[in-house]
Amino acid sequence: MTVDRDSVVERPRRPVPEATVARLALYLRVLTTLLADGERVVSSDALASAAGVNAAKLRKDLSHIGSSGVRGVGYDVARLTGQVEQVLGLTRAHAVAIVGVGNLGHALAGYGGFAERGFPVAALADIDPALVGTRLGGGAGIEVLHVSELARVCAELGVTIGVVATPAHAAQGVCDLLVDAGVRSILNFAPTVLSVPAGVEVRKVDLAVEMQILSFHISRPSEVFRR
Amino acid sequence: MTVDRDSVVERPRRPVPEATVARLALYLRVLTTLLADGERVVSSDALASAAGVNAAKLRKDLSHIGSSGVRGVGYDVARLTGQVEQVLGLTRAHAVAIVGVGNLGHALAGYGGFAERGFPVAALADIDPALVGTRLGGGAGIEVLHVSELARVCAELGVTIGVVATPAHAAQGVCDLLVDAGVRSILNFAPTVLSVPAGVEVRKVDLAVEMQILSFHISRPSEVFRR
DNA sequence: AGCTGTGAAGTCTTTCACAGCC
DNA sequence: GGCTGTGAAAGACTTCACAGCT
Repeated sequence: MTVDRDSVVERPRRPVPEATVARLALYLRVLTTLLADGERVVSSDALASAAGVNAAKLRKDLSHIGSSGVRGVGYDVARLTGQVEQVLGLTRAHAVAIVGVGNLGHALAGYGGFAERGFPVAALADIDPALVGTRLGGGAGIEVLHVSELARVCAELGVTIGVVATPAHAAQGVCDLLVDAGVRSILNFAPTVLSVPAGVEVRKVDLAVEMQILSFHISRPSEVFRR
Repeated sequence: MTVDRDSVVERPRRPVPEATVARLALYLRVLTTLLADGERVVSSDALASAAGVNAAKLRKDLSHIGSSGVRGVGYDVARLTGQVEQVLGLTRAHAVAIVGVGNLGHALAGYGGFAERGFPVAALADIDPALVGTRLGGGAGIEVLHVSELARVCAELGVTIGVVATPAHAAQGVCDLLVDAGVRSILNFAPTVLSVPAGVEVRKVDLAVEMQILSFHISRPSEVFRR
């Protein structure tokens, strides 16, 4: 978690476009690798191609966060990393609660990638009595709580992100619990639309939808000739 | 898998916009529920709000696939379902191969939602000798093959969609294998950019990226007042 | 010479608003 | 009266192309 110590706190004057935010996360991934490899500067061209986007777009994206590359040289990797982290709000950790410890929830709990990137899994919950009380997750192992304890636990542990990994029919109920518990960001894996009050952000990941989009492209033979 | 038998084969004259395709999958989910509930017609308003989008957008989307609702009434649920399935290429099943049977791959293999929606998991593969030969997946159980068998198996079983659920460092190699095996659609869960030849479609699901986007919104207090 | 930052142009997407049909 | 289908307007995003700094 690199923080640029002497940056003049860059609060984004103009709002950062949604599409840009999504790509910043991508750039960050590449930047982290570069940093680990000891690279000190990187050009928009190099960074863009590593992230799989076009260079003009990358520069425009960075301009939205008040970037400061050096003409004729490129971007300071460490500095840019810090800036992106700053904008994405990654200078602090965000405790995560995963609700639904079935197939998917189980896998997510065991996925090291979260903690590693600043999203420690602080709580697990399910409604199945057979699961409540068991311990999951590599290493320490976190106890699975009953969903009725969500409100208390989220407050206690300062959970800011809730992950809904329940079957569709249970998702809205769980979502409501999380919202009541003060969680204002939700990642939804259940194949259903969640309704939430204003001010709560929901992102969804629907595997079947992704598959169907792929399916569409399979049945478009002309695809090869477009783009 | 409902197919509208007497539809005048609706090949999309004008190309269907990418953004529309993604939402069609969403509408389909709702339509399936409506159908199961025995609803016969649905208005754009009702369908749109169930899918969490605005009604004008829904109508525009449907217009791209040559929709045919009835003014003053709405859409015939069965007919529309058939049309959407047709456009998404869901009138046939798409065999899926999952490569990487770690945490996530394991969960995906066990996730019933795929087969249920026309994407039977036909093959599982991994490079770890400890996993190769084991059987996974509810019911029948599919044997985990060694990745070296991918090409043969994909051809034999007619796999059209490959799922990459390996660690980042192995992803490109696996992707290349899949492409060589003739797979032209790939769903990538590894946090890395895959490069593929033209004509191959890649969709990515990056959980850390989703989290970071949520993180961004958490640190935007003004968020409540926008939109 | 090399590479960034950015107006301006172009493209894609959403939203509006209403004519047209039931 | 109710609801679809769609031009036209507005908005968001991408790409171009080049001035300007090092």
